[in-house]
Formats: sequence, C-alpha cells, structure tokens
Amino acid sequence: MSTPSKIGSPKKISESTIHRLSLYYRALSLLEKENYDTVSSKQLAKIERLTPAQVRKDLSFFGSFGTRGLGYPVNELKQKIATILGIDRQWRVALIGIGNIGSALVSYKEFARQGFQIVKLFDNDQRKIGSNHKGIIVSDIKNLEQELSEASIEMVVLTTPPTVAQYLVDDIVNSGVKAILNFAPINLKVPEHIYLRNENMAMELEYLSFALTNNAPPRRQPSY
Amino acid sequence: MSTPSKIGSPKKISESTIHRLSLYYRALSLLEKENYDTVSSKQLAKIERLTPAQVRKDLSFFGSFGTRGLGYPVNELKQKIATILGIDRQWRVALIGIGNIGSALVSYKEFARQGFQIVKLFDNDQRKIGSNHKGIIVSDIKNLEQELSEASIEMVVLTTPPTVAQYLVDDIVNSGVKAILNFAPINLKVPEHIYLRNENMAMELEYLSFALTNNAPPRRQPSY
DNA sequence: AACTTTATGTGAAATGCTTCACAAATCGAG
DNA sequence: CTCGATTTGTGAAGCATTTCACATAAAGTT
Repeated sequence: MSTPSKIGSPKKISESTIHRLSLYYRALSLLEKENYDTVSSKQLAKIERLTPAQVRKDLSFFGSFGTRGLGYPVNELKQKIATILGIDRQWRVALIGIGNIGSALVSYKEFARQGFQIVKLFDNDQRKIGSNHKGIIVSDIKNLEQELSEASIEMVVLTTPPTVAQYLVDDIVNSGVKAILNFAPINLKVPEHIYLRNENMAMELEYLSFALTNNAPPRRQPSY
Repeated sequence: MSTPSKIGSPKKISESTIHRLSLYYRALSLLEKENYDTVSSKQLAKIERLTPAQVRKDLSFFGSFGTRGLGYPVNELKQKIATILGIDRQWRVALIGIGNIGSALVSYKEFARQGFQIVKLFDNDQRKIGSNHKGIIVSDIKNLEQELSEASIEMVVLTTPPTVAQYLVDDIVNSGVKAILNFAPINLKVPEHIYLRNENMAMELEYLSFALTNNAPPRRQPSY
C-alpha cells in the first residue's frame, strides 16, 4: 500500500532482518540464473528454510514489492534488495594482516561478487611487504593511515593476530574509514560513530560442540 | 541456590546464550592469563560489551557459579563453561575442500585452541590429492564415507564450492558424522538428526554496507 | 559482632521478534 | 465478466529475550 517514501528505512530494522535480506538476495540470484520470472514468499522461504510470513514481513519493512496472487518479480526484487543493502555499487576495501585467513580472503569470490573490492593489503612483516597477492602489492602497516586515506578506503577487514588489532584502530579511524570487519578474537574498542562487526569462525564450531554434547533440540533454522 | 542436577540443561537455552558463553570463555581465558582470581558480572560484561544482567542471567541457566559480594572464580568458571560447551575435550574434525578458505582453516589457531583437531583433509582435485598440509595428506573425496568413518570423524567443515557441497552430504551423513559447519553459500539439505551451522563471511560485510548506506542507528552490541 | 559495601540470582516487567490469520488484490479459466 | 484460486501485506496475538529491581548473601571494616 503506502510505500515508505525513502528506502533508507526510518523504522528500526532488526539485525536478523538484514541478515535474511542477504539470504533472499542469494536465493534470488539463483532463481534468476534458472530463469524464474516470479517467486512466491512460500518458495523463497523454502529455499532458505524460513517461513513465508517471515519473508513477507521482512520485505514489507522496505516497501510493497509483490503482486497479490502472483508473487515477487525475481529480477526486480533482487535489484531492490541490492539497493537496500547497498551492494548495488562497488565498495573499496582494504585487508590488514596477510596471514592464513587474510590471504584466503583476498581470493574469496563471494566478496567480489557482492561488490566488495579489495584494493589494498597491509602487513607489518618485512617478508610480506612488497609481495604480490592477486595483483595487489602488500604495503607496510607503518603508513596505514595515509595510504588508507589516499586510496579512499571505506571499509577495512582486519585479519591480524588479536594482540595487534587494537593498536591499528586509531590509524584506521583517523584515515576516514567508517566500517571494520574484525576477524581477531577480541572485542575492539572503537569510537561510537564507527560500524564494527565481528566474525569468529570458531564460534559456530563451539555451537556444534554444545549441541552434540547436550543433545540440543533437533534442529532449528539458522540464527537469521 | 538449587543447581540444576545435570549441566546438560533441561530447559531450552537460546542460541544467543550459547554464543555468549563462547565470549565469556574467551574473556575468562584472558583474565586467567592476567592472573585474576575473581571477576564480577560487571567486568565480564564490559570486556564483551554486554550488560551485567545479561551475563548473570546467561550463567544462571546452568547453575550458580558466583559468590555474592565477590563475583565469579575465574578459573573455575572458565572450566565450567568449557564443560557446558563441550570444549573440555578434543573433537575429531575433517575438512573438505582445500581451496583458499580450506587451506587457511587448516592452520587456524582458534580451532586448535578450543579442542577442534583437524585430522583429515579431502579434495576432488588430483593436483591436491596426496599433498601435505600441516602434516596431513589430502585424501580423495571418492572414499569420503569410508575414510570419515574409519577415522572416527565427529564433525566436518565444508569449504567446497557451493555446487559440490550438496552432493557430499549423503556420504558425510552415512559415515556417522553428526555435525556440519558449512562455508558454502547455499542452504544444505540434511536429515533432521544432523546439526548444521552455516558460516557466510560476506554476510557481515553486507551488514556493514547496509549500515553505511542507511546510516543505521549508531551502534549496538554484536548480535550475541 | 554489627554495619557497610559489594555483587549474585531471579521473578516480573519491558521490549523485541515471529507467527497467525484474514482482508484485499490480482490472475486465469470459462 | 464473474468466479475460484492464489498470494500479498499487515494488524494483532503469541513467544522469546533482555532488562529491571530487589531480596539475599558474602566480605571487609571498625
């Protein structure tokens, strides 16, 4: 009915809803490749193991994208979600810490696919500085602030050891970067206006360990 | 007061509570290293950016571990949480798909540190089969079911391309593996009795993209 | 030993998120 | 053009999680 005039959502949208938008986007990409024109909330829900009501409610926060009796137009909805998530553009990303995880992420296809373009690499190890990863030369972390700022980096992925991570925050923040994805298992202290998300790959294994150990209730949908 | 007789918890514990246990465990490890004897819910909350009430409520699901007026005993609480999470033991883990992410995870220290021991590697690429990663020889995926079962693997980490992942599920399940951590961006279909968790590293970047694009409300604590 | 301070453990209130259920809208068939 | 089938969009109900607030208890102090 009444479309919120701006897609940039005045109401508070839950974190789970945003995560599910990622899932819808993924599902729609799949459907698009299989030449579907429309999709119902029921189908979409099935693909991502959610409920139809959940799908409709999530989408309704951002507008009325469907047609009653028919469903949602695959192409158009995919594009709309891309706009909402802000992945209808390229983001300039720097990766700091070229260890195991770091080097893996340089070649991680899902990043590139959603518009996250890794354009700078940093490390503090002389043996790594100057080396070439997928066409990008590793810079010395000494010049972090200046190089981030000169390269107009908008987001940073932190894959350093936990002891190092906190020291880098000031330089990162001063460079003008507004968002940090932190892989170090530590709770970084950052200023209020910086967006920070943490990724801890051991945590999901720990959840599985808990489930196996305690015979947790059979199944539930993923957390989002 | 009344300690639930079994730590394996009869009540339903939320997913978020489990994730936060991982955080408490991490914080306690830190405090232990710094020779703290006791810690209050307030301190613990501060370290992981949660609220004291949250900490106390979470812990109270599993028993009464603290002393009024004093706080919680660091060592003992750490050990208790390890038992609850089932990480007070070694888990035998296999990793399938020796690409970028896969090879990085072989050396990922956080896994080893929490008792997740990667003891088998698999791939379908002849160039990788037989090669040595951190002392483990990569096996052919052809013999997946048998080798998983012979090695008494309890958990599997899936880092194959999405197109391959679903095909492997039958072999994995038939081998007796009960838990899967899936990195492929696809919703795997697995039998009811199998525990499945998904890890999608692009999703948190997408969240940051959303936040930057929509000037999402300044900050909130991590989802768990 | 009494008093003050600190901090847990937990019902109850408040808040937040998901599911329900149905009116409204569109489609397709006849 | 009407009717039956389908499916959205959304208030309201139902659940779940978080926060509040306080009784209770231990520790330290004088």
